Amino acid sequence: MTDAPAKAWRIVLDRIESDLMSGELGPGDRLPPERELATTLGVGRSSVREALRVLEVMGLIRTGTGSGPTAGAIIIGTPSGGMSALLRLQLAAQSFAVEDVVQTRIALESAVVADLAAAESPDLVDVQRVLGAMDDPSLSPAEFVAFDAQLHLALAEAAGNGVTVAMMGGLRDAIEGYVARGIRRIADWDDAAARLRHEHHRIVELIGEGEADGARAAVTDHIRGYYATVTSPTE
Amino acid sequence: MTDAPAKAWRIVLDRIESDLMSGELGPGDRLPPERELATTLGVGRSSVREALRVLEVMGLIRTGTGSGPTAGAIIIGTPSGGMSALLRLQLAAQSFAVEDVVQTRIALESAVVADLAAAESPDLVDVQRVLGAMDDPSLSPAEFVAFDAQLHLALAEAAGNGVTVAMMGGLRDAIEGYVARGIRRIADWDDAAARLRHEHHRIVELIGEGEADGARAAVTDHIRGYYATVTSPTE
DNA sequence: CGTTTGGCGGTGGTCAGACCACTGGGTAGC
DNA sequence: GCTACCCAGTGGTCTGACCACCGCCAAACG
Repeated sequence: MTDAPAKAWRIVLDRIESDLMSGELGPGDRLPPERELATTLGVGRSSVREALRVLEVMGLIRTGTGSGPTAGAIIIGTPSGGMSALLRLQLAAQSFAVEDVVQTRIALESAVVADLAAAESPDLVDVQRVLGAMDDPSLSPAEFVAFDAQLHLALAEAAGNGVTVAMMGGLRDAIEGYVARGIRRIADWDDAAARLRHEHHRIVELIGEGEADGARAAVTDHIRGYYATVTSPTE
Repeated sequence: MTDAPAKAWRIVLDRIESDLMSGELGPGDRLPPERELATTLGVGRSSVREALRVLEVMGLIRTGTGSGPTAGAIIIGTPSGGMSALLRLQLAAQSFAVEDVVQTRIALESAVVADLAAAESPDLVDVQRVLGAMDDPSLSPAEFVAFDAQLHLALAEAAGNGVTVAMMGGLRDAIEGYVARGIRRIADWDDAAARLRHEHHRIVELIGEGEADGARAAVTDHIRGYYATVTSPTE
């Protein structure tokens, strides 16, 4: 009763996880070929593949055909993809509400900017670069939105927290569909873009001044207003 | 170049995701049998299984053998499991640092208690229940830690944000190993437990008083102190 | 007539084998 | 020395088979 028969694919998954934790496997390392893993662990190749598929979707490995250094399953560390897929699917399965996603994004991002404002000398080079690029008035809505995503991600990266970066990226990707749909319904795009630009500059300004609480409030209003704009048909 | 050959398992995954988003599939529904999905989508059964495996690990479906209502692949919504697995694996692959996980937990949880404090009349029944249960001085360290997890999760649930609940649960699960290892090294457990109890009561008290900023600060100190305790050999 | 029991069909779980597509490197030919 | 070709290794996929499990129903039994 207590001892589950241990699904074959879980054996593989557990083995790889423990190898990762013990340091046997690390970033950049190559996993053994599927056929070898199968015989080593005493399972079929299909079971190995099911486990590898999970790792691939979660962003832990990258698989490549052929031979040479780029072939095989290689340990990588791209959590954003997996996080995005997970959140997107759960959103699709109605486990998550869009409102909750937005609210969580606010929680994370307000913490990010508060941390940045409290930091001695945050590295805002990338942030400034994207901020400048967004001032180009000839940007199409789609381009603007893409830069917007870059800007918010750059802020998270400046804070130096990989977990937050992955989560924020995933949250944003998950509701990308909603945003894209809403953008097309905005009557006066130039006006909306101008306001967003102004808010971005203001947030970065507050970070530079060390106004943690002010930056937190500004980001909260910014994100809330952003989604209010793209989800309401009437600008 | 632009048109990837579309891996067979991705066809299945995409199809299920779009069916979820279109409402064709919803929570509680049963997926078609693997063999049927395979013929319908024109792929092999192995490819279908790889896609289903991903969904299962991500907490989207539950598979059962046999016949009847409990058999087959059924859409469920248990994001915690998938979130936990994702974070745990990424942590094992050294994509994430423990410090970042803790910091993100602080960001989310401080937002949770701030929201609760700002709420008109938060439903803290579960929180109070767990809080009371933790006052039992005969609890073993393991039991205490388990209740602690329940308490923090109850706070997140009281805030009513499913995304935050899942993320907090996942973050905590991901570093459960570290905590369990650290607990055993605490010299004066009773003293540490007493302090944690006091901090818990204080946080809930601040929420009741509507002291959002105070609760935020208290939670931050609490979590930071918690991990400082379990990660340092000398109490 | 009620109860028990046995088989049957459908489902996931797993494996073995085969074949294809792709890649890199080595080798034969120029 | 250079080029073109072939080969071995790898993932990607399909097929077919078998097993374990479970609910349902009919046949056998009391």
